[in-house]
Formats: sequence, structure tokens, C-alpha cells
Amino acid sequence: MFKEYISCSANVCINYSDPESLRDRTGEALGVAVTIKDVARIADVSPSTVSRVIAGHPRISVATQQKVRKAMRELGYHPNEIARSLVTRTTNTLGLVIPYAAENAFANPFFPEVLRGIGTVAQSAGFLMLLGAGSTEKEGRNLSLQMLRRRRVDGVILLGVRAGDQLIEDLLEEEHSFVVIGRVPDDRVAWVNNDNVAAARQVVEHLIHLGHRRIALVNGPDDFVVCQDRLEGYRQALAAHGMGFDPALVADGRFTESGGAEAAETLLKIPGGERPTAIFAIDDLMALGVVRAARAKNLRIPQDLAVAGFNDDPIAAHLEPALTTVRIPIFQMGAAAAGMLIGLVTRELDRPAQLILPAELVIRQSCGGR
Amino acid sequence: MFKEYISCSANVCINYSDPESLRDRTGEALGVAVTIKDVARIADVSPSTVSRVIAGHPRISVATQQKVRKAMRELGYHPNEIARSLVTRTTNTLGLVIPYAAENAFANPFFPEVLRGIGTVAQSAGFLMLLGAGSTEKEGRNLSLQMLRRRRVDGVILLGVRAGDQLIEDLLEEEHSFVVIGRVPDDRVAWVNNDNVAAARQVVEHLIHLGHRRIALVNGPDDFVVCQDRLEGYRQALAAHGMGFDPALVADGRFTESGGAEAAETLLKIPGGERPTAIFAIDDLMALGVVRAARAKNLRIPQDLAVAGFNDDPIAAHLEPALTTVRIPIFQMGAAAAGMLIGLVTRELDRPAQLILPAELVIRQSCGGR
DNA sequence: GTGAAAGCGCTAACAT
DNA sequence: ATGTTAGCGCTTTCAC
Repeated sequence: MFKEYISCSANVCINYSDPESLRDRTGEALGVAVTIKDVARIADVSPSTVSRVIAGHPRISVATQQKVRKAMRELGYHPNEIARSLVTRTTNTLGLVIPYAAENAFANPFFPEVLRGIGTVAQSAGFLMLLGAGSTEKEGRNLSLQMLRRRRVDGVILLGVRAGDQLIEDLLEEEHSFVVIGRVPDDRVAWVNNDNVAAARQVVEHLIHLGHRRIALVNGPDDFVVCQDRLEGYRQALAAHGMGFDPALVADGRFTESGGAEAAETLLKIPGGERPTAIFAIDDLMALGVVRAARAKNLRIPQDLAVAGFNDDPIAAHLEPALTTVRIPIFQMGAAAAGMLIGLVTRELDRPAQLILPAELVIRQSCGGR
Repeated sequence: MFKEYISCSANVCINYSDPESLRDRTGEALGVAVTIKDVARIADVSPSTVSRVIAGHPRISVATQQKVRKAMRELGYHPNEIARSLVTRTTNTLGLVIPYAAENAFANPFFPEVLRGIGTVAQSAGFLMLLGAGSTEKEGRNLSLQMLRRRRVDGVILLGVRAGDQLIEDLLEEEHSFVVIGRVPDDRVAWVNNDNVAAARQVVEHLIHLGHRRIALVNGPDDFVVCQDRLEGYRQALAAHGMGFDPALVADGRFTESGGAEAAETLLKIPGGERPTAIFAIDDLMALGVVRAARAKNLRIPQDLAVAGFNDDPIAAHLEPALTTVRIPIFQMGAAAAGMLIGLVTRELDRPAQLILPAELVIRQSCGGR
């Protein structure tokens, strides 16, 4: 017994027979947190034993188990996760950076929805999410790397990667755990994606079956993999139906509503029979801009111009006419990415995997035909 | 020099004249992180000196400064924030829990927008956000508390508090730093809110000026402070114009679209002259439901029924007729909450403050009169 | 089944 | 201006 007295730290070396007064001194008067040592002393065991009951170690007697739990309760003990992390070298935390496209991205629910998917799985596995907010895209990329290097997270999930992203090279080189939401043409990296090529192709074929022959594409910045893929689907549909690809029919809408409107204005200036009768925007927000531009020119939708979008933003269903679009399993992609990442960091998954989730064409009124 | 050789840890006790090989061994072959000690050895200084240059300590010679930085670069050193946090007892992290109403809340952009506000300020102050996702509301509340108790965050931001919330009592009792987004009738707690009473009153007065005398309210669950406040604004407007309060004109729409529709159905069943000519839903999502229910009864908006919402969801502007609603400064509320919390944890702010931000009535077509 | 001791990577007095 | 020392609160061998 005396040994423990001696080893106790000064601030809690007081009357043991009165746990209440001790709690007051440690928890409040001194503003010092109660530690594993305090619990050990009250329960009259060693710190390692306390540690074992926290960890749910099997070989521990029921009697001490209870003694220790009682002491924890009395003292209001809560383990310090920071100290835990330092020795175990794990944080049970996934890193994530709000995409810099956020100012737009928040208007569309991609990020919140993917976050909900990630969060749901993380929660069930006992992980939390560490969120960074870069004020530039570059800063955001850097944040992901720093979270890892500075040991604040066990792994990160990447969003909105561009082709040939340097960040991915660095992550790979430094052997960090990560999974990207999107497609990366490299099977050393784990990713989960929806099938953008097939889905875009479906949209365009739908338009072709409706009789359209001049179909324009409002794309996003062409170094985003997602844009390249949707463009590819567009080309494939055209090719499959013997229709030529006309670069004049592709415009960049910058993933914003106003960008979409501007792209549509350009497209709709094309004279006479060359003018598109249908516009496919690879994001609903841009499709909204297209609709606005068409209205400004007194074009009726779908009679004078068919419009299709992508992502099935909540707004799409409430538009008049309701927007034909593609519903992608955003929540599921987030959930799958989180599951994969947790597998990777816990070593339950031994190497990066790739996953492609199906998307679904949602036919409403903006293209007619129904 | 020999001293350092002796004190070095086994895994890096190799040929110093070749930093490259050391980097390989430490960073890759052995998979062991390079620490402050390694840097110290290479730079031929003590670990505390290295620590000082990391912290930007003033009294440090330019020469050693450079020596140390060079060593860091060569070794690819990155400080371990976990170790840092353990000793400094701060994490530079704000905690936050995705509100359990999330499944609905994500449909409306409140949470993402507030997150963006918080993130922007956090980023500029060098803070990250730790995000939890409770699978029930209770679990969510518990998460906030655990993050604090287990020392993973310096403070938390609370969303969607109910009247007399126990969590707030606990937080207060344990002297944690926190700020709530919403109103709490207790000036020991820091909060930021928009003026819900005044804004709701404005909406109802707008309706009254338009000639409506039977104005219904689609409210949310009545233990949310925000619902109580908007109800109060509704009552004040009525009272100010000598109109009686009729409980039959208040229905609970549960903050969902379908809940709003059901509430409207009930309200619209009221016979003859008693039936409301206007319905004010305290959230746009519920207003959407009201519109849907009205359409189902072949009621024209605004001619047969005026509808107003709250929050200015992106959908509101795209609806036909566009929804009259209240725009609240969500981003600013998040930013202010984060600023306040950071002030509190850094002791720059010495006691909790309260902040009320103005909201703005956005008159569109759904109530007519314009 | 439990304890003693070492150490995770860093900071912060206290020396000098 | 820099080194020495002693922890931060926890886990984890290695003994017994």
C-alpha cells in the first residue's frame, strides 16, 4: 500500500478515504484531469491493470474489473485519446478536405451527401472524421498530406481529383492509406466511382432515340477525370449511332449555374440547322443555367430545346419541367470509400481495391418523350 | 559528438555521413517516422533546439535555424501533432456533430452551409474540425461530450438544441468550451442566432398586409427553441393586428417535406370561412410539402392559397411560383460561432458572448402581392 | 492475473 | 542562445 502512496503525484496525494474530496481537487479546484494513475490508486491496483480494463483485456479477474470500474465512475474518469494515440500510433480518425469547389459544391449536395455516407460508416466502426477547409484548391491538397504526415489521421479520402494529380503520387510514395472518390487509372490506388462513361452514354442515347441529332455537351473543366469520363460517354453514344463528333458542340460550364448559362448562350448562337436541339449538362447546376439561358431566348423546354442534367440534385425534381438527369449513389460511394479506407488502415483489407457503382437514368419532362 | 551516437535510438544509428540512406531506412525500410531526435542528431543540436525552431521561438541564432531546417528537409521531418497535443494540452481542433436530423437536414443546406462558415474561420486560425456522426440524436449529443472529455478537441459547436437541453448543463458543469448555434436562455452559454422572432413576425405581417386573416403555421417539433421562437413571432404579429390566436391553425410538419404536406392536408380540411387562406411553414422543405398538398387539391398559388417558407433553400427560388421566404445568414452564423469558440479556447475572449444576426424577408411570388 | 518499467514524440522549466 | 531533465497520459513488454 505504501508504495502507491509514494508514487502518487503531488496534486492528488490526499485523503484516500474520501473520494469525493479527491474528485473535487482533481476535477475542479485544480482544473486537472483525472488520469489512469488516480483510478489505479483509488482502486488499489496498478495503472497497467486499469489500462487493461479500458482495453477490455480478457485475462482480468471480475473482482478487479468491478473495483476499477467503480473507481472510474467515482472519479469521473475519461481516457485521454491523445495519449492513447501517441503510443498506439493510431487515431481512429479519417481525414477529409472540403473541396475548394465548395462555394459551388455546397449549392449542390454532393459533398454533404458523401460526408453523410462516410460518416455513417465511420461512426459504426468507431472512427471520427477530421475535416479541413482549404482556402484554395492547392491548400486543400496540402492539408490532406499534412494531416497524414503529422499523424492526425490514419488515412484520408480524396474528392475531386484531377488527371495526373501530384498529390496521389506523393501519397503513394510516402505509403499513406487513402482512397479516392472518383476514378484513377492506377490500380495501386483504392478508389470508388460510379460509371460515368456508361451513364453519360445512356443520357445521350436517350436523346438520340428521341430523335435529336444535334446534341451539345456542357462540360466542366477538362482536367477533372469525371469530366473526361462523361465526355467519353457522350462520344461513345455518338459513335455508336454513326454520328460525328463536333467540337463546336462542347462548351465548358465551369460547374456553376452562371457558367452553364454562358455555355448555353454560346451554343444557342450557332446558326440555323447547326444549332443544337438538345443540351446535356454534366451537372444539374449547369443544367439550371442552361434552362435559364433558354428561357431568356424564349425557347420552350422540351419543345424547342431538350435539356438533361447529371447528379439528380433535389432542385432537378422541383423544376418545371422537371429535369431529366442521372441519379448517382453518392451516399453509397461515401460509405464504400469509408469502408475501404477503414479496411486499409486496420489491415483487414490487404491491398487497394477499386469499386464501380451503377448510376441510374431518371427520365422526367425536360427532354420530352414521356 | 560521441554522446549523440550513444543516445541515438537503434533504428537510426547508422552512417550519418549519408543522409539519403538514413532517410531510406527511417522513412521507408523500417517504416518508422523521423522524429525531433533524428533531426537534432543530424543538425548536431539538442532536441529542444529543434523544438524551438518548430515553434518559431525568437531567441535562436540564424545559423542553427538554418542548420535545423536543412536537417528537417533532408530527413523529410514532420512534427507529430499527437505528441505535441499531449504536452501542450491543446488540439487546435473544434468538435462538431452532424445533426441527427441530417437525413432531412442534408436535403436543406443548413448544415453544409454552417459547416462552410465554421470551416472558413477555423482554417484561417489554424484549426481543424473533428466531425462525429451520431446514429441517433442522443448518440450525437453524447459524442460532443466524449470528444471534449477524451481531449480530442478544444471546444465544440452545438446545433439544433432543444429547450432545457441536458447536454448544455453537463457542458457547463464540466467547464468545457462550447458555443451553440441557436438561442439558449442562459447568459453563461455562448450562442449565435438569427432573430427568428422578428423574422417570423415579418413574414406574418407581410401576409396580413396582403389581406390575409386566416393564417396557418406549419411548425416543427415544439421543443426545438427555433420552433418556439418562430411561433412567438407568429403570435406577436397576430396580436399586433388584433387578430386572435387559433391553435387549430398550428400544425407540426416535423421538418420534412411529407410532414409539411400532411400538415397542410389537415389545415386545408378546415371547413368554409375558417379555412386558412395563407400557410406559413417555418422551413422551406415543409413549404414544399404544403405546395404539393395544395396542388393535389387543385388550389392555385398564390390566388387560392398563399404560401411562405423560411431559410431560403436554393429550391425556393426555382419553384414556380417562386417561394417567399426568409434568408438567414447561415454562413455568417457558422463563422461567428467558430470565431467565438476559438476566442474562448485561446482565452482571447474571456467570457461567453451572445450574438443575434439579422434575417431578411425575401418576397417572391408565392404569396402574391408583387 | 497483475505489477514494474520503459517509452511513444514532443515541450518547457531550469540551468548554463 | 542552447542543453539537460522531467514529464504529458497512456500502452506494452517482461517478469512473477
